[in-house]
Amino acid sequence: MEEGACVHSPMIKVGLQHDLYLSNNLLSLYAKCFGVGPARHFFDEMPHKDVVSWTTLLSAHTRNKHHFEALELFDMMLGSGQYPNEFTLSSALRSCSALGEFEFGAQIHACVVKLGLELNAVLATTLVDLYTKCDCTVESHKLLTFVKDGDVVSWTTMISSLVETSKWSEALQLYVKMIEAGLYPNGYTFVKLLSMSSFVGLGMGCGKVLHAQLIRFGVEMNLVLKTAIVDMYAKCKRMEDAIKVYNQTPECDVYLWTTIISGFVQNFRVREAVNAFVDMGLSKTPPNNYTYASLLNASSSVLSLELGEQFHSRVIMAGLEDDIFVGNALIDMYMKCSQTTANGVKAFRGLASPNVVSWTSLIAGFAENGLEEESFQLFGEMQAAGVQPNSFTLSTILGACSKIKSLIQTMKIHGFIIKTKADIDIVVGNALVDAYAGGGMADEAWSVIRKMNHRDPITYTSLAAKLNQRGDHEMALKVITHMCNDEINMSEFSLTSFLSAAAGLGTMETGKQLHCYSVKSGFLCNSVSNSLVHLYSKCGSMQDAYKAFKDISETDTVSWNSLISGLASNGHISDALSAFDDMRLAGVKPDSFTFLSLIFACSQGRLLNQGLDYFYSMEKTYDVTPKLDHYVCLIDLLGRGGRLEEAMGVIETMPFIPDSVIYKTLLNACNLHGNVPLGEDMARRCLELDPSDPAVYLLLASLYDNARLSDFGDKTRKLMSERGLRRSPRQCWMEVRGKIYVFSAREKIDKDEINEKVLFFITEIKNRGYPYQENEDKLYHAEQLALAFGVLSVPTKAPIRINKNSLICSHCHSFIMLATQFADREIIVRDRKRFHFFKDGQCSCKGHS
DNA sequence: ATTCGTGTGT
Repeated sequence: MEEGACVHSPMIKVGLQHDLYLSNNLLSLYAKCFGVGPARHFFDEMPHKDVVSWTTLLSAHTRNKHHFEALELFDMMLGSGQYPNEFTLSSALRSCSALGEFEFGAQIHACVVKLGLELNAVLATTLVDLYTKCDCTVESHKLLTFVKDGDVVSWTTMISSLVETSKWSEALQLYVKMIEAGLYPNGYTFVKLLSMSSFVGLGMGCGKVLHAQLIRFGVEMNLVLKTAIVDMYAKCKRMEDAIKVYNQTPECDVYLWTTIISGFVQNFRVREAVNAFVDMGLSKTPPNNYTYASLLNASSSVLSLELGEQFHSRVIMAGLEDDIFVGNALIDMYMKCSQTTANGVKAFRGLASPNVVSWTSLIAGFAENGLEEESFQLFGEMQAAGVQPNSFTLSTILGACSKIKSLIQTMKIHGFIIKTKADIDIVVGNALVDAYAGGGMADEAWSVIRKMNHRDPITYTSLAAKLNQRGDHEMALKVITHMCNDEINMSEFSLTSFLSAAAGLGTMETGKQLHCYSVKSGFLCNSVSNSLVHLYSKCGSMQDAYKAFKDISETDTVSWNSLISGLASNGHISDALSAFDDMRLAGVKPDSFTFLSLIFACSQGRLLNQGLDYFYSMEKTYDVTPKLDHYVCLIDLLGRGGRLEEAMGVIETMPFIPDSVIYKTLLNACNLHGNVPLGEDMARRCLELDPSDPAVYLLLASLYDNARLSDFGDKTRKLMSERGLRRSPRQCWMEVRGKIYVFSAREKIDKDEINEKVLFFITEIKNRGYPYQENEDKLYHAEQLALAFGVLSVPTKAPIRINKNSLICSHCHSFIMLATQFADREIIVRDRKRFHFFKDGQCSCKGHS
């Protein structure tokens, strides 16, 4: 180094400074050995400068990350009349890229074109990098096709660009092409490729193959590469493999420590993350902003405010509280761990210039704390502050829309998404589908799905789940067909949703097919098994439900709840109650659903005292606070047991505002026990809350009828029709070969009349020459049925199976049910609200309103 | 004589 300085002075003395070649060499030497300052000094003293002189100084600035000065030099150079060459341009572009100076970069790009340097591999590489970093993917990918003979660096940059823009399969294709072109990928190539291997659709396989390939290619291991491999295994939930790689060499820096810590956090091993942090301190590696961000994230993942606050104090001690990454993690932590939004807001206000992540965390915090309207308002404030939402922000806001079913907000955001082309992101598309489906606009959800570039299991699963929530199980099952046509495989989550749809409809056939699929595809996890218990219960087959239950390796609260409620709703009251004892013995904690089933079971089974015991023990013994639903069950229990006044007392003293359901429940009980005054009172209260509920009028009329007050009964019915109210059409449906057939009765029909019609139907069938034999199932057309009964509206022309087991509910004789599937057992038919148990031609459903 | 690409966080 000293040598350079020695050569300098004699050279000026002998007047050789005009020798440009030597001066440029010296300038380069100065820049490399003494830094940009002295080089700049030397440069200023040069009487003659050429493109190499300018470029040497400029590239030195770029190399030393003095990007702003580098661009200033570029300006000065052009001002002095000196044309840049490819070397100058690449350095200037690199500075633009580092500064995010998109405009300036585009101008230099124009320069590149003007000078005819478009096909230069190095320049094209730098431009790809620039455009990718400036989010200008279209330009970047146009350039990808330009270069013919690039080196490893240009190929790697192109691959990086594709990875950065989430074009994973294209990145992998380019990697294969690169090898085919005879170039060997190096550490840089693998670092970038590894960073994408944890993403959806590629899975664990990809990362492991890349790890194998880099060993096979003999790529030299370094700390950066090691970090990338550790990160890959951690993100693929293979923490043990990550640790194995981590232990292969003793080298470790703050990056690797942070990767290890965040790896533990991502794998929900918070204790080990904290231990790693302690080890890091022992190894004298000071944590940086990223490390603290990971640790704060660890705190929020276990919802520990205490841990979060401890790290917050460390952050303050390290002087990192102004850092944007730490600040964002603080917002997230306080929003998730504290009861109010106040601390999160405080953390947000502490940031000098909040970025899109800060705003998104703030908005998500409000939405998660039930303050959706405020989150919409913040979304507006964010844009007013000049921060553009990203896909995280949009999916967060759409999540809030879905939660409170705000269609207006959804449509607003949809407009924004179309305008900004944010719908390219599948996460945004999925959130939009979810919001529309949640708000009841299934058609709009389908339209979004059709317009999406790609769909994944989540797209269809969330749609099916939302359709289920709204009770449209038929449409939910139709999603399966679309999903198959789209060649999207079901996940365990999809299966859970579809099984729940099948359960909702009580379709045994579809349910069984889904059951087969889940076994074959190895998705028989807890949530799927629990759904199976629910499904078979809903289909009335407790044998199958119990079989599914026994197959569950680790029964949880949901499993037991499904079993208990299945037994209870299928009339196996004592089995339901003893299942609860088994649940306690198995050490599984009951929750509010468990008690709902238990009290319901007692109410059905006329086990008044036992039901009361369950109700009063739930809070005392099991620490489960009764909700309004539990009180409704309690009123039903007391009411059916004839303790009407006591039930009324409970309604008046319970800690909830009574709703019309609870009054209706008591009204029904009054009807059973013939208590006219209390029933009238209940009906009055119901109508105050909802004057347009036909069920209330019908219950009241029935109460009058039974009390031999038919005049009042008729008056009530007349009042109902005067108010334009109609009995909601009775519907029932049956399943034939996996298809659902809905029947609805148009009007009230006499029981004897119906029995007559069944006989007539069978006679008709015989008379018309259709084959009919006793005890034999035959297929008939639905319209033949409609013809025979006259009162049925049958929405399908598909064949329906009928035999003499076709039954009519003796209690709710306003509709007809055809149950053939259970002909060999006790017969159970489902309608929209409840089950009807037929035994010897008698229906056991009581008090049908 | 002067140019290009890598890892930790929502």
